[in-house]
Amino acid sequence: MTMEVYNGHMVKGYDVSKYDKPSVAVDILLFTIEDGELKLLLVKRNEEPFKNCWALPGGFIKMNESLESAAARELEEETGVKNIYMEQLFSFGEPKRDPRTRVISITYMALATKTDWALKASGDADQTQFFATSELPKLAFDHLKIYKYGLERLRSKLGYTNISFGLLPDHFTLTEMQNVYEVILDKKLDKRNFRKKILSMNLLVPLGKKSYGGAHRPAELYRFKKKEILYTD
Amino acid sequence: MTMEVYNGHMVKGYDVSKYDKPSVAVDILLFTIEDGELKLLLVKRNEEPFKNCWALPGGFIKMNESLESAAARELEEETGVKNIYMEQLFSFGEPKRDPRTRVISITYMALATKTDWALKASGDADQTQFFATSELPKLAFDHLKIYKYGLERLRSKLGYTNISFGLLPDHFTLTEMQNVYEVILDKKLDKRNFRKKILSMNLLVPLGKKSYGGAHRPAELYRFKKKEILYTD
DNA sequence: TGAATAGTGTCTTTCAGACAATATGCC
DNA sequence: GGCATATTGTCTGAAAGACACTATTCA
Repeated sequence: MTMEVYNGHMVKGYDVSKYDKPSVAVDILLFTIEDGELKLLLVKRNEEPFKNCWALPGGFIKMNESLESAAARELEEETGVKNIYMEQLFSFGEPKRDPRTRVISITYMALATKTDWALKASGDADQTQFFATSELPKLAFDHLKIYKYGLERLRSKLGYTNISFGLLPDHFTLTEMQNVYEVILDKKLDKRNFRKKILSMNLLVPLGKKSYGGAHRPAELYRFKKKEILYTD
Repeated sequence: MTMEVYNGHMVKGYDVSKYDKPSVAVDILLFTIEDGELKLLLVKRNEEPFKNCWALPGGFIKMNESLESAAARELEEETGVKNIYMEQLFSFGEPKRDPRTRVISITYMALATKTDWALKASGDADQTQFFATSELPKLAFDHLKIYKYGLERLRSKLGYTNISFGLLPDHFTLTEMQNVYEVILDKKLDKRNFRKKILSMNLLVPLGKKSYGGAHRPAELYRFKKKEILYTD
């Protein structure tokens, strides 16, 4: 049973405070690339339901923050990572998606590089971990569905935006960039066609510096012109 | 001040019922095509704020319905229209987007044809009306932003999906279909190129019947193979 | 000089876009 | 026959995809 005392507002002729409200959470897909694999950040739940199960980082929205701020705050609280690329994905709201109570989840996708990554002190490594997407554990709630949705979005945006800036360091070689594409798309790309396409998009600036680091020809280094999402059309 | 008595659930170590929750609403962009124009359904508000201002149809989510069901229900309640194509657009949640209280709006885009349209008895024509998108009145809240977002989505999906099935009758001519594209994209298309492209997408079935109706050559009638969203890729 | 990775060009096919003449039915 | 709309094909340029050899550095 529900009873509330609240300085309600009249909305459409009735006091909204008289009705139950769902809880609203944000959940975040944080992708990164490490060891030549696409990885997803998960946190281990220490409460029921799904106790000891891995889940997406996230939490409840506060009354005075925007959705995007809530996602950024939750991510920072759980990982120490901030100021990274983030975009809203989709809102999931099946009544029974959370067995406890009605929770609507507004999901975000975030992208981080190793240099963004500052979990170090802030997180407990047993509780917060990257998993290769090829070897994800069972996920709590409908988080597997959210992951699949986000992966599709990421794959598709690779094709017509500069979104990979979120996964690459400031300076990188075209081979490194191609590796990012190959890992996300899970297929090999032709080197000549890849370079032709990327360079024709006109998103990169060559630095005129070379990456030395092996018994082989050094590679030209590039950076993104803009580290904000751009669409090619 | 807020006081609540509630059979709260423990979530992440605290009782969510102890915290204020935002209200969650759905708002719907219902597009249709009439008189060669793209039109949007609006309802006139009869309460503050924005009293007498036009707004998107919508309302608060109930505890036991999914987001999609809530959008369908609200739309049917306000217009009598049901069983039409609908997709989730985006969630808007700036803390001050509603001056009364915190309201997060999960928005949907719906498409209707004249035959879907049954406002007749159910609605008050003074209160619920289609407006040509070229002549929209001032909209309440951030509804103009929502409209712009939805229009962009619709325009872009015309290019790589069969989404126009939502705006066309069961049987139609290629010229009628081209008109739908032209109205939404707000530009003229070349008739030969349009037909070449549409037919190559392989989404239509010719009916072998002709549309007679004027002092001129009759046109072949087509129907969509599937009246569900399909992507070309 | 051998190992390892960087860098580059051509051909073919496909798709988008510009463009105009013939076909059919009704009056 | 005249009017109104339906239907159809070619050319061109751009982009995608297949494909293999040369260049540079270091050990």
